Amino acid sequence: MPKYATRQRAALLRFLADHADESLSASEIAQALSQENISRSAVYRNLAELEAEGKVCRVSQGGSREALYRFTDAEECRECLHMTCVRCGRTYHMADLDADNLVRALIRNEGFRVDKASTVLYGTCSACRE
Amino acid sequence: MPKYATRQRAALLRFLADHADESLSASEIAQALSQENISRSAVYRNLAELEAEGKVCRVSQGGSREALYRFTDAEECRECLHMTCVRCGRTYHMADLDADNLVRALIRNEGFRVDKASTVLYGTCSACRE
DNA sequence: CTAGTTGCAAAGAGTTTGCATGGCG
DNA sequence: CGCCATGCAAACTCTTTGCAACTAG
Repeated sequence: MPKYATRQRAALLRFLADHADESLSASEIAQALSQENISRSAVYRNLAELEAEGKVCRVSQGGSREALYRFTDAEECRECLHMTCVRCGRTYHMADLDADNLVRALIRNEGFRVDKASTVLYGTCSACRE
Repeated sequence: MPKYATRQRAALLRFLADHADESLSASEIAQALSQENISRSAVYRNLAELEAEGKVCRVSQGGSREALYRFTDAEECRECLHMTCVRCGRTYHMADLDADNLVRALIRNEGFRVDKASTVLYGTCSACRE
């Protein structure tokens, strides 16, 4: 969708890729990129485009009113379910087997077809429970 | 937590109970209750209190920047997982068996402990798929 | 009476947008 | 060069808050 490759867009993509398993707020991203003289509006506009392209997914954590953005490798993430640790904020990919079992059980027992792309499970990861 | 039983709070609770399986925005609620001469701030303040009491849960649907509120019967909902249909907006309770299977599979295979209270699965319900 | 609640309007946070300038191709 | 993208600041939306008036107990 973007017609020009700009410095701002490249920096944003690099930054997101460097934090691939984290969910970041627009302010966090904007602040980090402001050191490279990138404006808040460029951040918002590029995030919106990346979201439309499916390269970034926007989630809204529980109580906060600001959106969080997470880099999603389009191919890898398209068909898997995500789990986010509420303590460390990291997002993990559910193993295909577990995801398939879940989806199948729900469609069979509850008649509910889970949409993997828009679902995120919250809880605590093993690293944070020791 | 509330010390006084006010007309505003009663009307809000009644309205929420009448729409128990729907997720409503503060504006929708405020607009409905404005016919009974209830102010926006009373709506917000009472919603916040109900949320703290666990009688209402606040979710933030994907793209929108406004919070949605859903009535949750504290006892019934405390220990079950929810599924929300992205077409009709209704929220369903997952059968305990399915929920337990899911939680057990994830803790065993992924080392991830799902928090039922903060997780909502998105997808389409059987009624909306015909 | 006394303190919790309300209503209003103003303040805040987060996000979007109009418009002139700058940079990619 | 032409057009897209940027930067700035102002506009917008949603939510919170200060304060005086009101009302439940």
